[in-house]
Amino acid sequence: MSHIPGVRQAQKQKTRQALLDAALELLEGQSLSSLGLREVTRAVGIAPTAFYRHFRSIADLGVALVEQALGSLHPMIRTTVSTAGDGEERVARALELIARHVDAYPAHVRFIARERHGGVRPVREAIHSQLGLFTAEVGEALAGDPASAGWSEEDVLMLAQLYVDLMLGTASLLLEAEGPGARERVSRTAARQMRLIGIGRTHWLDRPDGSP
Amino acid sequence: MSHIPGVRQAQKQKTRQALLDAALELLEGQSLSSLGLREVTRAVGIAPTAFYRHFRSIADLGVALVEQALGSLHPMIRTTVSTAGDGEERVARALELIARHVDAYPAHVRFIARERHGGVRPVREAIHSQLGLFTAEVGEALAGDPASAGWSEEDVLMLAQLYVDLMLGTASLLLEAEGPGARERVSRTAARQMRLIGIGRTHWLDRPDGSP
DNA sequence: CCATGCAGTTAACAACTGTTCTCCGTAAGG
DNA sequence: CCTTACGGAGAACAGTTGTTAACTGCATGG
Repeated sequence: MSHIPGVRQAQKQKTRQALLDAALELLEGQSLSSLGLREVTRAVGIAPTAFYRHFRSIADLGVALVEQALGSLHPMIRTTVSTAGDGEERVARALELIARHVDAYPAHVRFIARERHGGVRPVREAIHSQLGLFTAEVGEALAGDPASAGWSEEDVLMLAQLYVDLMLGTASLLLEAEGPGARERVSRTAARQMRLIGIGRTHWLDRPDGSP
Repeated sequence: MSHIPGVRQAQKQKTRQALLDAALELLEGQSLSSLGLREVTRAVGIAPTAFYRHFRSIADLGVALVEQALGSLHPMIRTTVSTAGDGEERVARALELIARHVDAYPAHVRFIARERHGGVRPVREAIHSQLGLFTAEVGEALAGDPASAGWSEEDVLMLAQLYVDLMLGTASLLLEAEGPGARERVSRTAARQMRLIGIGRTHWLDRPDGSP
């Protein structure tokens, strides 16, 4: 419990981060449930048993990776939605932010998309939980918009979920997009989808009856 | 090449199906990339080497599973969309069909959701390909609707993709929904999301300019 | 300055993996 | 009826895996 980091603790977190980084890289070609403890330590260059000084298991490491990966997604999503209402330019700017994030942290995006429905329960739950927080945050941002006047909280959240899912799906598609024009094609459709949802949003309260 | 099945070929396809079934069951708690060849044969009760009489590798088996799983999803999605336009009842009926499918083939739904972004490339590609066919099919169904008059083919496909993704996401959420009221909550939000998209659809051409 | 704590090592374990080669029984086809 | 083709069994292979235990060196805190 030393307030000043100390050489010791610094080194520990250094190799801990090395383990996380190595795991993330190894996960490009496989799923977490097939990632081996020895595989990771070998990539880092430490003895297999040293792994236990940092994580109890691979699933444990996975949960840590979730926090790290979604920590980087956090500001992105917030910025995206704070600018994304209806206007053309807003949609375009949001999509550019997503693309930029995919370029900056491709492994993070891949990890989240892959393990969101992956085979390791605690990791799945961690992602679901964090994504729920994001949805709530996006919901707050949407609620602040005048276009959300008269909306129930439940409806705001369902809209937020729609946006979050679309953003994640688009990010994943951008990640796998290869070949000339592929990225542009993905962006075009994503832009239209966002626009269509925005249109549905503006007319949500138009219907004869309220919103049952 | 015997026209009549024959006892031999029948038995072969029987164990082949047993392998597929066993794999699907084992995949409830892990991802395909961690599924072992011996694990599957052990579950079926045959020698490990017999596996090669049916599949070249686990990835190969995975591709076969994709066709089987999406073969069962096929009629569901078609029926769903052919009934899902705008009306309240149509949305409700579509959701009921989805829920029914999740109950009937939970392992199939889990497999597709998990391996869609999973760690085995050929399987990912097979799913993406099949899902693309579905999207096209849904697009055709949508194009037949009078509400799609004046829509470009590209826009119809982007709407179809939106619907397909929403259906898959909802199915996955239903699968993991546990506890009283969880399923109902998932269904409620999914219904509203479908409704909102439907609203966006009806007002898609309302905007001042055409659709760039 | 010295004793303690702890990141990391080494060795060893039983169990498991994918794959090859050889063999067996039997349905299929002439 | 007799040969062939083939689904499956068996044994063996070289590697790999997670986890244990006891050990070492060194920064840390008193």
